[in-house]
Amino acid sequence: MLSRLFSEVLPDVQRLAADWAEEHEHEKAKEDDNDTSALMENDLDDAQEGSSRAESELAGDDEDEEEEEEAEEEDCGDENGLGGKPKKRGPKKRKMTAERVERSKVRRMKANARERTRMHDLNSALDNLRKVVPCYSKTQKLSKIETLRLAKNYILALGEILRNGKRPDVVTYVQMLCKGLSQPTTNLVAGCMQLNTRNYLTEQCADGARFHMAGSPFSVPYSYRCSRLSSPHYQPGAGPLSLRAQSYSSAYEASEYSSPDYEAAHSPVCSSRQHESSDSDRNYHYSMHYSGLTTSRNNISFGSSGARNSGAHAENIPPFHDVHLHHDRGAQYEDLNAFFHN
DNA sequence: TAGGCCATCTGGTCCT
DNA sequence: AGGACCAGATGGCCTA
Repeated sequence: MLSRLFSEVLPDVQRLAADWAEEHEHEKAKEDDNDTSALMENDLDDAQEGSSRAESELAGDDEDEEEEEEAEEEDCGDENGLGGKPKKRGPKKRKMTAERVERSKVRRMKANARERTRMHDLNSALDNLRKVVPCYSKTQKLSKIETLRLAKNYILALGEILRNGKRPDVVTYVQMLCKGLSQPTTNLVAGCMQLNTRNYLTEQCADGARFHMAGSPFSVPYSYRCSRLSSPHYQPGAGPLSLRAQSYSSAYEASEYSSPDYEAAHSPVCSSRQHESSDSDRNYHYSMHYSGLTTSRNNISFGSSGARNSGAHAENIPPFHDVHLHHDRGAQYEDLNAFFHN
């Protein structure tokens, strides 16, 4: 089981790493071109704008330094330093000549450009991290801090699975993923997981409810449990983890599993500045299509191999620009779902 | 309008 | 001296 998980996931990870390296090189080359020209121009503009201020400050430094040097000389004269300020250590500051001022400005501009590049690299790395944690969306990105938190939880969850050698229940898994996340992100992650597990459960229930947890299908302490499958009194929007369920309607109702007891509703906790809800809507739509194409009554293929082998989904996915990447991502973290189900 | 998030600038520190 | 890294400050944008 574990070896299968590794054999399926590792090629994807390696491919991602290779893609990233290639992309990174490309970005790097581009940035070298752009940053050093456009950004330096930008810096020059800024520098010209702030030059008067800087020069005045530096001029002020000049005077200060002369005073400091005089003071230091006085300190030297007062070796015992009784009552005087402690003598400054380290190299003495040199006077800021016009040439030194100019050099300092150039150095500062170059440092700014480097800092920008560094932050861009950091952001690129964060983008790549977003792609390998659950619930990736190209259009509605997780914030930096949420990405890091989710990545940490994801790693811990995977480690826990590997250590125990057995699948946790879905609720535990979602709880591990969502630990410390903001409410909107929690909803997003829970929503993604719910869909994946929902598909599985739906299949299982259709097959005669082979998979059951105590009570409702999930025994979910939150309200994100599968209402279609369990409670006819489900009220979307109620509870701390209520999901934006509207998205289920169009893509889902067309399916054979649509249920009349489901009323689309917006949960207030799911709306965020990042439009995560609307984005998750897309994810939901997409996930449904994806799952519908890669599952069958008797053969559920959640894993990446299944997705690759299915071959059909690529032509049938909805026209969202971020869908393809989500496909890739879905294939990856659905490997984990495959782990749940094998 | 407040708060969250982000990009950028900047000065300090450490290292080579 | 210069580069990498870091953290604080600042202003812009967006959303509730």
